[in-house]
Amino acid sequence: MSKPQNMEPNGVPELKLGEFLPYKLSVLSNRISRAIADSYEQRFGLKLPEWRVMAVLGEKPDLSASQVVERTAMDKVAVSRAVSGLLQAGRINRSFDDRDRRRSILSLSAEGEAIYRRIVPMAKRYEDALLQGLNGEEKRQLDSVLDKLTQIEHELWE
Amino acid sequence: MSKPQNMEPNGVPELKLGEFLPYKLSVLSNRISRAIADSYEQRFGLKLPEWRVMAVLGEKPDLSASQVVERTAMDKVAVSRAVSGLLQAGRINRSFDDRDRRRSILSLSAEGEAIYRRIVPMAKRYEDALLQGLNGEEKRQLDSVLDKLTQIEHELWE
DNA sequence: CGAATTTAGTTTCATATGAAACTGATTGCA
DNA sequence: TGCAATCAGTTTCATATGAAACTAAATTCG
Repeated sequence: MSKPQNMEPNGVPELKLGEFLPYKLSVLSNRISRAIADSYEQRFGLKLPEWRVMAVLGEKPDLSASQVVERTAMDKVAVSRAVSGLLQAGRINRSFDDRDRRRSILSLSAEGEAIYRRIVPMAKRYEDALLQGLNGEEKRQLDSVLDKLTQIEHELWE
Repeated sequence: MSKPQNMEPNGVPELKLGEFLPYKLSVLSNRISRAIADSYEQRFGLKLPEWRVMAVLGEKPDLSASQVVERTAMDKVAVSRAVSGLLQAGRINRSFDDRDRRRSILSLSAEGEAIYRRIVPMAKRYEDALLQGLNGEEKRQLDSVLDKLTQIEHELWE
């Protein structure tokens, strides 16, 4: 049994933006990202791509730039710029692989680590605040459904 | 009972980007938006903000630009630019309110309506493809959970 | 009334973003 | 070998975006 196509009086199938999944997702996600980006920016002078690079290096150090790209789905240009900003600010260290000197090896500096330690709890608090209104079951559903959608989206364009 | 804080060996609370809700949402939403934007752009020379304006006018004609802003959560600059692009291309008509001549009255032109009729089914097919892997119960959950998050996000910053 | 304020929409300007071209290093292979 | 192809990362350039300044119309209120 499939969902009936609602029609407008003029026979055009009806599309309510406010009920259109991609649209709802985009509005919600942009609002959340903007709120987060603003707070990192204000307090630490960190741009969102910079924070993402730090987050992934905090989780797993000694990645190359292209490994960061793989893990974050960020554009490589964005990673390159984030890396140079972070180097500039002394928040990460970079060395190069001896066996392949194109390959960088990135990790948080002591200063970067300190900032990371301050941001992680903020990020978690923000996430908790968002999730506060959902019960455990709903949280699990959200997670599982987002994973499924991500999976499906990926398959659609392969 | 609250979720235990997982710790890394070094005592920093752990943050896995891949399990961080705002991050997952953002990656998923950006992928979906890009895929959709590309297909509208290619086939109809429509940019995403232009399509959003058309979508809202298709749903309810004779809105002013600022009513479009209210309904879409778009920036007013984005709406202004989308409107001028659509006017240029003859896809919408604009008149001005006689009682308040600052206020525009926007609606799809015949040509715009024709494009709208072609896009709506595409949009619905895309949405259906995304949702195909979820059963009815999961779809309902997704919807309800997104609405709750939107509501909560809104309250966080009021 | 009429000056000050508010509102709708546009333009300007500074920043963000990503595709494509580029640089230098590495690898594949005739 | 050595030259073509590939790869990591950077730079360039063209476009996207949004905050703030701006224009013109409408409203407020002394």
